[in-house]
Amino acid sequence: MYDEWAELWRTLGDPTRLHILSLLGIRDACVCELVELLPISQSAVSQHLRRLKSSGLVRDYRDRTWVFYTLRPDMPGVVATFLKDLPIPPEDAQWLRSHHVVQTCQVPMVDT
Amino acid sequence: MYDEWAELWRTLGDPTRLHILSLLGIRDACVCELVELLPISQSAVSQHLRRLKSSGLVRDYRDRTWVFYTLRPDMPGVVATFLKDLPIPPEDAQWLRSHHVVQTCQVPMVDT
DNA sequence: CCCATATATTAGTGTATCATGATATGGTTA
DNA sequence: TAACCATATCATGATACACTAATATATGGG
Repeated sequence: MYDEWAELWRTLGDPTRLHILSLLGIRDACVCELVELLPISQSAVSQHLRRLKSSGLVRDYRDRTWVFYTLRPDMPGVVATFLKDLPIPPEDAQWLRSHHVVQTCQVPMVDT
Repeated sequence: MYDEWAELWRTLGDPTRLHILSLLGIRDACVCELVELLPISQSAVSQHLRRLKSSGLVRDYRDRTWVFYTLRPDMPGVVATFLKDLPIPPEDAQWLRSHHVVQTCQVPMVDT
């Protein structure tokens, strides 16, 4: 009866995942951008994203070589309410607003 | 920055603790009553209560030989909102409403 | 196909968590 | 104080978690 809620709360119960969710509140981001902003390995970021996805909090879509993650608008209301008030490190917010993927990540070949 | 929230969510991230919180939503209960209602040992119940207490979700007070636990009205609003909608096994709700401690637990000596 | 980049997955390791049983602590009554 | 009950804590084992390093998979362009 409480298992599903418990699993959802445990997904929220990790500082790195909260950090990721707060970043996605600014804008969609691809994995390599999150890796840039978080102090952990790409592998760890990927695993956190898998967990967030399987808990129904984020969705992913592909654009060229990148996989972007985005907050799911249909997440439980109580979680959405919480995320709305979750603080974001100001430098992270600014970084996300001022950078674009192609400036940050290597890209196989972009036409000038 | 996210550590405190993460710890709080991890406290909510256990089915037994959600069960306990839903029970306390009916009325204050002492440890031996919770032990009666939950399928785990008294030791386990006590440890869950300690965690709920240290996360600021419940408070305890003593009445004769019993320690009663109660929901803290000053818990974070988002948690209170969630608990308000948390379902409760009907038989538990009825048990709590129809029983009293002295009917359930052994008591050193009760005057008739 | 071959290579480079982005992402996911696997394996291994240290730590946290949740359960139990045994024991300690504390209050109440005789 | 002694005996009893309620509760808390301790020691331990099984499982879940979060990380890293290494490897696999996918995509896009020569």
